[in-house]
Amino acid sequence: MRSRTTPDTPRTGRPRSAEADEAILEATRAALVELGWSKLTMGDVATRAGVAKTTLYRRWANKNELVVDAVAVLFDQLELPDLGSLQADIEHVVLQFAGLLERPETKTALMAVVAESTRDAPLRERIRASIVDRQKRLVLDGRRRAQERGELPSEREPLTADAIDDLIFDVVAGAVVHRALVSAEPVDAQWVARLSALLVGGLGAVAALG
Amino acid sequence: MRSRTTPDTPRTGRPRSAEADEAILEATRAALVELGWSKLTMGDVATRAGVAKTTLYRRWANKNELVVDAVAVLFDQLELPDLGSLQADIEHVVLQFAGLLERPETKTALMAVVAESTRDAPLRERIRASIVDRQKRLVLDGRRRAQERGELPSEREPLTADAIDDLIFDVVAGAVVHRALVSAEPVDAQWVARLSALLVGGLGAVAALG
Amino acid sequence: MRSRTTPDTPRTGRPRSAEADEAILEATRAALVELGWSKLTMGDVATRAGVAKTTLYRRWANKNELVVDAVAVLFDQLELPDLGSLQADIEHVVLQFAGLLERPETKTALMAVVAESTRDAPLRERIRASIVDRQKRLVLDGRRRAQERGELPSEREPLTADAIDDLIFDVVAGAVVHRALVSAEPVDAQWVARLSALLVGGLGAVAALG
Amino acid sequence: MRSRTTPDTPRTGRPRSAEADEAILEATRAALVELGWSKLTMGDVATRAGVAKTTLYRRWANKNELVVDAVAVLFDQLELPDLGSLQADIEHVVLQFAGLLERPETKTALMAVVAESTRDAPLRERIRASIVDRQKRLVLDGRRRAQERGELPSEREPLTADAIDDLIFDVVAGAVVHRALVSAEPVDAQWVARLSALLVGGLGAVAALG
DNA sequence: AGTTAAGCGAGACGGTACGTCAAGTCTTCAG
DNA sequence: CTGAAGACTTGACGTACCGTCTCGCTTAACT
Repeated sequence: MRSRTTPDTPRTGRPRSAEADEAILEATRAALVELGWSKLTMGDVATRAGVAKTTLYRRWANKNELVVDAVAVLFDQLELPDLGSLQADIEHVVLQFAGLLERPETKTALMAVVAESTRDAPLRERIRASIVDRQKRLVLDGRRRAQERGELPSEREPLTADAIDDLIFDVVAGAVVHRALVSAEPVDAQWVARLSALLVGGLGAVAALG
Repeated sequence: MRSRTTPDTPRTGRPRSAEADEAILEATRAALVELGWSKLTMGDVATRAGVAKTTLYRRWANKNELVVDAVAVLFDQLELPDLGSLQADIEHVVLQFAGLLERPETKTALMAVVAESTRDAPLRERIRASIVDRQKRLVLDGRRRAQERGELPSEREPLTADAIDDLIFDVVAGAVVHRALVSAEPVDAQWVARLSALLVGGLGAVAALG
Repeated sequence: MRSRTTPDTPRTGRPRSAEADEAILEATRAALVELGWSKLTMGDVATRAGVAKTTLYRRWANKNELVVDAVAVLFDQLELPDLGSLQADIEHVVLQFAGLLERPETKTALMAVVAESTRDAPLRERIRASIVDRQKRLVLDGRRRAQERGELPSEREPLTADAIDDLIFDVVAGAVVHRALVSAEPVDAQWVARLSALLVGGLGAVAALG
Repeated sequence: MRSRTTPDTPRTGRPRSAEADEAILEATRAALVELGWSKLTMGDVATRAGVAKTTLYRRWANKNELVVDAVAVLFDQLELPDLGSLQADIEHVVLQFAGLLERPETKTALMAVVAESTRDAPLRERIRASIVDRQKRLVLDGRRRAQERGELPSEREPLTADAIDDLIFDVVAGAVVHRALVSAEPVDAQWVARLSALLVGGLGAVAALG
């Protein structure tokens, strides 16, 4: 996750302030909480961070890239402790993810930058690198553990395994986001239990397809 | 789906032009295709529709409400023909939905208005009424047919049935959106087959929870 | 003196506010007094005039054109009452002109726009039309009266007469401006008397050149 | 003409580069020619001179002081060769001065810095010291020679003589500048002949005032 | 048939934010 | 301490849209 343009030869001249970087990202998150994505302005973020607007633009090309970086770090807090069963592991991570999506800074920002990314390839790539791909580890870890426990068969072909991992990732992330943001209904224990049951119950059928 | 502010007393004076309405929505879709949501401007839509800006604002309060109405009608084209099995029905509707999300006007608009709706309750309500709730019919019809065919047990409690319908809706819609817009991977036949297998295979486990 | 772009067909649409025009010019003069030309900003003028910046730019292309219009009207106040002799007439108008140049709004603005006009042909033309050419009337009137009084011979050729009028204009205006702004010395009665004497005394020699 | 801040104790450390000084002034003149005063930037001058911005600011407080120094040296090129008569001497120097004002670097710079000086006393003083007062020598020399030739009486009081010198200076410089920059008409031989005739013819009348 | 109230196109209006640019200062490293 | 490099704060720039308003004109429904 390279958050800014890294100069190739930053030999001479006054170096960029490292404090400014963190102050800006923190100010961005604060502005997202108070104003939401669409009312967040670069000038306001600069003021909050105690920094000039030009300093923002020296580091990030536009609002969306800044917001992605500001929010990305939050997603790295997701963890997958070993709770003893696949179903429990899934429920835990889904609840964690739902908690993250309830935070106003993620709720307002995530969909907005994804929407923008449909027309902005560099942004799409940045989202993928900074957020999406980094969280696939959760699926990989969960599957590996389930195989070690014997809950899932382990002799599958690597290509198929990857495809199923991707499917699970899209289903879990998509379902939670849709529930939370589109349907605007709570992601409570009962809903999580049903989703987990669906996944655990259906995985066998998927694997059987080959 | 009330597409505009309906005046309470439309008694006297010149009536609103019905042609203008459709021209505006069509112009909005065209602008979405060419410019995307974030670069679409009200002035541009008005010009494309051959209409004054005033005329737009007399009918829609702002850009988001207009975009929701312009896009909503596209979602009504989704159908669920009886293909003989639950798995086939699901695969069919998922492919149709994916096709819809690949259209540039929906791709750019859907996530954007949902993002805005996280901070705008009336907009959230309009999205729900114009788009989301209207498509739940697909899940209801599919489930009813599967029960008629005997693929699913029919004696479930109504409340649980509703909850499972909602779950399926969020999983299907969420997964497809996430695959198409976030992961930015193609929703092809193989992926659809795996998703359908997961659902059909998992439904039993979910129903067993009661 | 066309103070703004006059649309050829201002048939439709909301008409421009006439009050805004005068408020802006008045605000410009006030800003010149307080801040001088180089620290005058378009935003500040707009604020003082209680008008949006866009309204300024809709009427004037840039700061210099605005300043020329704001100042031009002041030069129209110069008059040439008949005081009975050429020398007295000259002294009177020179003192009036010096008084005008002592006003802070003219002092700071006149040289600045002339400086800019060396690189901006449209501005040069506007200055000529709005300020310079309009004041040549003073020279014409003064000469005509002197001829009527018999102080100057009247049978000169028109072309030569024009050339001498121009010379007198440049000498009087140039000398006063140079004294006031470059030498920064007072234009007092004694200096004016000497300048007038120089002119009246020298005019015969110039006319003799043919 | 002290062109820069002279450090009182230039004892220790690396000495300032003398070459840099001339490179900067030359770069300033080049920038004036290409861009004019208002578009000349300190950063651009520094780049042209192959020097850091810091180096500029260590020597000149701001853009205007730099420009005055860059241009002042050009005015020192004016000379007053003895051509045998007052009229000829005046015509010669006026043509020289007009030639100087036609150069793009002086044309754009002179009026601009004078305009700025109306609100900036130190700048006014610098202009006076570097440019204005230095050229009064031309008037003094011309007058002295005319007296030696017997074209002008020599027994005048010193104070009156000074005042007349100043008047002539303002009239000549002012008239030429006004003709060249405000009226934007050529300073050709005929115009110069008329101006000279006016002066020579009028001087007697002025001297008669006492 | 005439009145009348709303619709309509046009475009000016007060705002807010944009992204850029230059001024002049500060910080680092190299000599 | 000088000097090059370049990051920094500040503040204005001129533009683009927003959503509102004010015109003069048009149009159908109700007298």
